[in-house]
Amino acid sequence: MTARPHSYVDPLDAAFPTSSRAEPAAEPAYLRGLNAEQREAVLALDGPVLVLAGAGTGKTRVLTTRLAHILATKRAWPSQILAVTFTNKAAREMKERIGALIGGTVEGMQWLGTFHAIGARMLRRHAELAGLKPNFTILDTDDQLRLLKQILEAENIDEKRFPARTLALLIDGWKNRGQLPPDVTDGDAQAFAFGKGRSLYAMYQARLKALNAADFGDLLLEPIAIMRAHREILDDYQHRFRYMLVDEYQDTNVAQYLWLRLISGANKNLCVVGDDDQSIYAWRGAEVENILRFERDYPGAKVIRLERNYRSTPAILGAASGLIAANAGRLGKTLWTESEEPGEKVQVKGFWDAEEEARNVASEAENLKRQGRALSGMAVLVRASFQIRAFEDRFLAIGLPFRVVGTTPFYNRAENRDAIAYLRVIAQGDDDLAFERIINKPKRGLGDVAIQALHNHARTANLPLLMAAEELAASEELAPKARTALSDLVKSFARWRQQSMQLPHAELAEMVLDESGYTDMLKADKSPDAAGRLDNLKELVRAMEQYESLTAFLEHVSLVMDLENNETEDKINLMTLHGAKGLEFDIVFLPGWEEGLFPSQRTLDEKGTTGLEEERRLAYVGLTRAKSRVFISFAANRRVHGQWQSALPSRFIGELPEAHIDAVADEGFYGNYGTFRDNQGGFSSPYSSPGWRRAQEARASARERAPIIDVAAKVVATGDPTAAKFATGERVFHQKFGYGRIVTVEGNKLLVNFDKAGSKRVMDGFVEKV
DNA sequence: CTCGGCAGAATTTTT
DNA sequence: TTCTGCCGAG
Repeated sequence: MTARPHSYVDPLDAAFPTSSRAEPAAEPAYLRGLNAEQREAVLALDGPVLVLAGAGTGKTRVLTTRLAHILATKRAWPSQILAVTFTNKAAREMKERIGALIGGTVEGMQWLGTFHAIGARMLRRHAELAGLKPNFTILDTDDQLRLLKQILEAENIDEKRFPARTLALLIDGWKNRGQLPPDVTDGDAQAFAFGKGRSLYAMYQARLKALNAADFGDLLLEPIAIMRAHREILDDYQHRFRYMLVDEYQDTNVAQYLWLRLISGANKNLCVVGDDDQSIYAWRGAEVENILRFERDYPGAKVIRLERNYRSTPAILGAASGLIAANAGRLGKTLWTESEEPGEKVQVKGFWDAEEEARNVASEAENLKRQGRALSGMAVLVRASFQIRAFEDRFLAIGLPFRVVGTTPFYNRAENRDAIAYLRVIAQGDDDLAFERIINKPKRGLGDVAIQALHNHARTANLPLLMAAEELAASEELAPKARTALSDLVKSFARWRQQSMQLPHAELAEMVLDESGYTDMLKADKSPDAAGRLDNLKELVRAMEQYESLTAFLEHVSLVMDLENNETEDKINLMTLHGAKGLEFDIVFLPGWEEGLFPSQRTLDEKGTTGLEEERRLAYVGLTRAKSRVFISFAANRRVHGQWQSALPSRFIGELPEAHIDAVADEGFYGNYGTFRDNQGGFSSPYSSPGWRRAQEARASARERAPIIDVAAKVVATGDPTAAKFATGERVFHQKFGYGRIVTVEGNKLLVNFDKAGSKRVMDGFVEKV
């Protein structure tokens, strides 16, 4: 490597090396410091490339450098590069880092973004071909649900028996698999409301078009359909993109796969990057298969493995590798590090309950902070979001600054969603769902009766609600009070729409909130959180200023669902394991490693071994987030739905290699940790300390006095693969739901149509044959 | 039409 | 335990 002093390197020269430079063979600065594999991954521009990048192996660096290299060597213009990520965070980071590499910001990378953002962009360009207008609304889950409820109601389907939620999940699944209504199999359609699944799906799609709206799935599905139906559009995209790059390839679902296959058809300069060991989204349709079969799909693909880890200590790496080794069917990578120092062992500690666990994490964090570690370099990573609360409470109590990442997204707060609904109606008058949301918010005397009349009129006249409202307000149909209220509202919207042409959108928003009475409503609200809501709205208006137009803002809202808060304050991070993927921290706390919680009982029940392996990968992701220290903990007792439950330490603890962990007994804790380890045939030596033995004895005698539900036994029972005791069509009895007939059997999970209670998902353990 | 009380259900993970 | 949707009274 050239040892050119830093002072010589002008970033621009480095990015665009010129022949006049003294060293013709000199490499651009951005290649420096890359190892051989990383360099290969950056330089292999032609043809398909699969980069298997283990955790902490400098994946992002390789990705960004590769893009910078393409740009710097002028192989393609920014607009000719397709770069897809899964999260907005990743997209943002990529943009920033490319800019940093080649100096200055990169303009014109319009096709760098999430699958959904790019899909939305494509769909807006060809909206008419999908029966939409270019200004279509992107619906979120909430809107989706309300729409489905309306459809179910119109179809006279009992929402109690067949919840809209279930249908939403089904439709989501179909969309993830790239299926439009005609593609849905009879079997799948059967799963909802006596085989009406398919036609309900079709109605839903029709309603979306009528509302000029698309849901998340459509952002991919519609472009696929368009490209398939219009050769010239497909050609255009295939030729447009000289280079294609996909991050987190292991997380792609069938629809995304099809989309990519179409676009990459002619030009095979496709580079995908991923790690099968970090595939944690199978539950929402991701197919690890996609990465496993890449070489088959793209013959002659170059496979590059990044295995040298730059992040974690050998101890952490050892623990993580040992754990993930329990998974079968991996592409197989061995992470290694050059670090000489083994680093501190991974600490494993048991507690009496979740509160004690939280207290301990908090005081440990405080200690480390006192030792000079930054709080912002620490993270508490949990399996399920409900676990976060205990930590929040504790951190608040002792005044430890923290930040909750990823939960209750800013735009999801009711007041913000209301404000956005007003803006949506202004931007897109056909947006009935938004209009309905705020028609009587604040209260303006438009109740069920008025809304029903409005719906009727809209249906018979075949008009969007807002236009129907205008007509209805002009007629004699409504009671005078409601009539004036409706007429006022319609006039307000007309006025606001006028204003939206001239006024900056942030000002418009302020005006709308004031004139609609929304702010007054909150001001009059005496509940303690009303003030906070007003603050949120202020924040919202402030956030809007960053966007060019109202439309740009709304697009951002629907795709991102959160504010970009580049907070720099020193706070400990609190988030789910899923949310932590792709991040790194100095110190990581992994609480709640208990059977039933992690691995999650539900995943185990639904997906069996496959699910267990995904949970294990999640644990692997958690461990590999840490640079220097990991603290794993479990609680013997935890309150779930207000009910106390006891649990055993997670089997994952037993799978951690002994050499890399340090098990700490805690006074007063009497879990049967050691017993569990012995059952697994694991070691027990670290637990033969007097503390542990005492703990176990206490546990044993406690059990004699008052037997505690043995979770391990339950796990064994439900984990039995031969447990397919039920068949479709059989009559069963359930303690709570009564008699019913089995609709589908998935592992030990049954979908049963109960005579009285309707269709429910139940575990086979809770029903008996009649 | 609105508000209050009550019963019943709910809990992974997210673009 | 907490939230949601439904029902009846004012």
